[in-house]
Amino acid sequence: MTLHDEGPVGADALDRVTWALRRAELAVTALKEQRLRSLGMAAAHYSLLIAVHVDPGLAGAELARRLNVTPQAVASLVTRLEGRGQLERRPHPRHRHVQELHLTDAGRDALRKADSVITEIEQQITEKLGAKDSTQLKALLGQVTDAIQQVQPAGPFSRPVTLRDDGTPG
Amino acid sequence: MTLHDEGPVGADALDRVTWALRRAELAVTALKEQRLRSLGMAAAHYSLLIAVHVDPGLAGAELARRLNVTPQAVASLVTRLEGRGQLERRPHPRHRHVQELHLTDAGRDALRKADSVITEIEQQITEKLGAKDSTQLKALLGQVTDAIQQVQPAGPFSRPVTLRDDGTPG
DNA sequence: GGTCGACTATCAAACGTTTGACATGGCGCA
DNA sequence: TGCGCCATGTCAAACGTTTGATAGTCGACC
Repeated sequence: MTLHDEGPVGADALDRVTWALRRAELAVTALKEQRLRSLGMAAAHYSLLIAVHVDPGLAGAELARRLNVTPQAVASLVTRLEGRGQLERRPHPRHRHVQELHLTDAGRDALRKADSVITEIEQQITEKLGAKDSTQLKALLGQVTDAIQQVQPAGPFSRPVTLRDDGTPG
Repeated sequence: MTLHDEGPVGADALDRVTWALRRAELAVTALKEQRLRSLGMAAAHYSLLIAVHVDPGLAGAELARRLNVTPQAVASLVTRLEGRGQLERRPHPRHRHVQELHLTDAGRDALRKADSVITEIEQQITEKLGAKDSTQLKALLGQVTDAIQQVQPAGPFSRPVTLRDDGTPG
């Protein structure tokens, strides 16, 4: 936009906020996945369980929007977790075609164990940063999210996108 | 670890650093994908191209490590980008079985356009935060990454993990 | 100089996800 | 009351990725 085109492309690429953001998120996700693995749970399962825990009776489509995945992916996960006896599908009282999602006791138990693992990671980070910096980091990250969603009204683009070989949208 | 087990699980889940981190990264990635889409390029392609641009002659396996994906995924992307004439495979001077990756002129051109889009997003963020906070955000994110890698020596777990239905590692 | 070890690249198969399309059911409006 | 509209959920297919296994090649050590 200004005069950054002068230098070689990507000269400052390694020193960008979005890169630091990506690397941090990648590292955290990888560690979560590793720790959760010993409990026989994937990060996606944890995300789904805790979302249902926070808002019991959630519908699959709504859940998909919150997790930024397609309803199909949610259905897949739900079927799996239901098979494990951790999640339960109940008919919606008003909308017959909709089904509510609820945690079973086994699901709550699994979530409790998984959450302690996640909490432990969270604590390792906050201890390293200190209370003050942790709070500010959260605030700054919130500003980033706001700045993005200000430009992009959280519409149909919040979900992943793929491209065909020729570049046309899939 | 201390006494957080008292309250209901996940009561503070929405106020965690790692959640703020994830949401911010998700938003940024989605926006990048959206903007890059109009150029017929996916974020993964951009990441690969810029990595090759920064370190020309990179081998596929090394590239895979840097991008935190498997060599297979890199090979898939490389084949595609090579088909578009943006990337080039050259024989390695010493190691016959290894192939160097280089950008073509078309690749450099595509990268330049893509990078301007990414830079624009970066600027929108830094403008919103201000120079000072942007710098600190980068520093804090760096601390998070360090804190994680301090526990997890960047070994074979830096790559994504999947789980089978029964919970055993795939 | 020959052999062991490590690394690179590639093939085949399984998995999970997105995409596209369709049937079902509730709700607003004329 | 009847009709169109929107949302939810599910099915079939395509895509991209990881996993597992194999062959080829260089460098080091004996």
